[in-house]
Amino acid sequence: MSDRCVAHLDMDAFYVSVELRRRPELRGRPVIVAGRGPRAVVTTASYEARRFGVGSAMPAARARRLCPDAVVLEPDFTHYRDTSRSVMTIVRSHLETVEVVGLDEAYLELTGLAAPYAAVRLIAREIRAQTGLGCSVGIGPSKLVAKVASDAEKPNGFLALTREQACERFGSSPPGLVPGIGPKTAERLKALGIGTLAQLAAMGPEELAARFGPRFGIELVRRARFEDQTPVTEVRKVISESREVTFDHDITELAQLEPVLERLVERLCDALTAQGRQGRTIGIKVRLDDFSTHTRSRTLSAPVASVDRVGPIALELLRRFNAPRPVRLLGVRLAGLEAAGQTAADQLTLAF
DNA sequence: TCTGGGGTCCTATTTCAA
DNA sequence: TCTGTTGAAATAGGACCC
Repeated sequence: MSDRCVAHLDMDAFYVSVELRRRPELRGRPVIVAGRGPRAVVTTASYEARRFGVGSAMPAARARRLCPDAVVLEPDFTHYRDTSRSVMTIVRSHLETVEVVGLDEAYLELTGLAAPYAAVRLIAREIRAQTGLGCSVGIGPSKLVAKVASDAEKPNGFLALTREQACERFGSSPPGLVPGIGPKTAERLKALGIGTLAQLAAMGPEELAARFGPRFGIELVRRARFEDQTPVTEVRKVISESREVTFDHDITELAQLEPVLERLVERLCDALTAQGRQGRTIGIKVRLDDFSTHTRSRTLSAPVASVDRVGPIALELLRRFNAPRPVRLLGVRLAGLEAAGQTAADQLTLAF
């Protein structure tokens, strides 16, 4: 346990890099992968585009303003998923325990390997040779150190750090550098006069527990000290699935919302049925024009996945919510998922 | 300048039965 | 029988991540 060694492998500008394989003439130019509509956001920007200040999750309209010469490509997630599978297959062919996160990242358990660095270099080389895609690697005694290390020198980075080296190297960085500390938490910390990881690491857990709650307060200080014991876990089982849309223009009429919800229910139920899965909790999500988000849900005694069962309940939840303002996003969700034909009670029974 | 889509986890409050 | 306590589930909201 004391010689834990973990790598974080992070594909460089993944979606853009995948696109450049089939559009090599665009290499060297600023390229942005973003949706089409007026409310689209940037999913990935090439490093050339990032020099103009373009970044992920930025409204596409703003990205175009910052970088008018950028080539904007529509995302092709089916292709990205296929490519991701090829990459992860290569990784898995070398290692026992791989935790895939999203399409472009993975944690690699290296504990016990005789030459862990060489192993990861080999994997990175093989990914490049077989797919033409570059990646960055961070190595450390925990997922946390590995993750921050992989981010530090991309693209094409390779950085191994001990916990102490991570503390030293990132001590003057803002707390938001660490995963789990987002904009809201960073803002609250700043209001307390905490602007660096070193400052946060020096705090007594009790002081922060008073502000952030006992669990999160302690967790914040631990992360700032790069203390992390979470295991690399092979499988993350899916516990919910959803479909949602943001409208190009807000919708005020319930009569216009209902058919959209029916379509979303169809898409969700089709996918779930194809996977042979069902869920007990049906939920809707409504985002209003003031960006407030509201959810309503109902849990049934037995799991369902058919349009006939899910549709009417989703519609009823929507009607009862009775949106008080124009709606910008509508979604439907099924949670408490399990394989069809196997109820929770069955699983319990089978266990004994 | 307004803020996607698909997820996970945490927290507070409500509800209901033992 | 009435009342109070406790705990698990359900519900809603929010932060965060890729």
